[in-house]
Amino acid sequence: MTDLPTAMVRMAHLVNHVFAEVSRDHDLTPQQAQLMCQLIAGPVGMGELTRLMRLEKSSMSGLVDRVERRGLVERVRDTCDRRAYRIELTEDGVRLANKSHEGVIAELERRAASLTDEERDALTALLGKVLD
Amino acid sequence: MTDLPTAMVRMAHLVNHVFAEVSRDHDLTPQQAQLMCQLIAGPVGMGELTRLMRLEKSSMSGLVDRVERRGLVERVRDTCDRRAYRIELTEDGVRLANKSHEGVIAELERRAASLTDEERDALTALLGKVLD
DNA sequence: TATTGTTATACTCTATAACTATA
DNA sequence: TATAGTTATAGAGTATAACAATA
Repeated sequence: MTDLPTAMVRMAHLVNHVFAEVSRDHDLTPQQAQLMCQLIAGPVGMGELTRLMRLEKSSMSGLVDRVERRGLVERVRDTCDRRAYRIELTEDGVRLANKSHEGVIAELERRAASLTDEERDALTALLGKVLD
Repeated sequence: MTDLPTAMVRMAHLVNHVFAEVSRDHDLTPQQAQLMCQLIAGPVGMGELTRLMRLEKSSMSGLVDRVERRGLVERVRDTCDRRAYRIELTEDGVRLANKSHEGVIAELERRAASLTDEERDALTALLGKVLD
C-alpha cells in the first residue's frame, strides 16, 4: 500500500506504457497517435492543437508535417481566416486513429477488469473529482 | 461524466504535465528527472534502469551520459561484475532529485486536496487494485 | 557463447528565434 | 500592430545494428 501521489504516478506510467505499445503496433509514435486521437471528433486548428497538446507552435508544425507526409492528415485552409489551417484526418487517418483509440481503451479496460462494477464507478467518479 | 479508460488517460495527462512542469523548474527534462527519481533509493545498474524505464540500453547510455555531464550522477564500476556499472547520484544529484520528487508529490497532493480523507483512501486503494 | 554496456547512425520530438502572410 | 503558422537551428530522446570487454 502506497500513498495517493505515488499511485497516481504509477497509473500514469501504466497509461503511458499502454499508449506506447498500441502506437508502436500501428507504426506510430505516441505523439503522432495522440495527435490523431485529438482529430477523431473533427478537424482542429493548429492553435487549438498546440493548446491541447501543450506544445510550441513550431513543434506542432513538425509533428503535423511528419503525419501529413505519411498521408494520415491534411492541412486545409480555413475559409474564414486565410492565415489559419484546420488539420483533418484522411480516410487512412480515420481508420488508424480509431484503431489506435480502441486499442488503448481495450487494453485499459482489460487492466481494470478485476474491479467490480461498483468499484469501477467509484474509481471513475474519484478520478473525475481530481481532474476538475 | 466519462468512462473509466478516458478518466485514466486524463489522469495520466495531468501527471505527465505536472512532471514536465516540475522538471522544467529544475532545468531537467522529464526523462532526466525520472531517471534521477529512480536513483533516490540507492544506486541502480544500467540493466535494471532500462527495465524500470522501458528503454533500450543504448538510449539509457545516452540519457546517463547527459545527466553525468551535468554532474548529477556517476558511473561506478560494479565490484562483482567488471562489465557492469552502478549509476549513483552525486551530492548535487541527491539534492535535485529530492527537490524534484517533492515538487511532483506536492503538486499532486494539491490537485487531490478536494478529496475527503475517505475518498483519498478509496482512490488510493482502487488505483492499487488496477496497478496490480 | 552469452551478457553488459558503448558507439554509430538515423530518426523523431522539442524549444527558441526569426520570418512570412494575413488580420 | 497583432496573430497564425512556417522555417532555421540546436539539442534531447529513441531504436536498430554493430561492436568491445567480461563472464
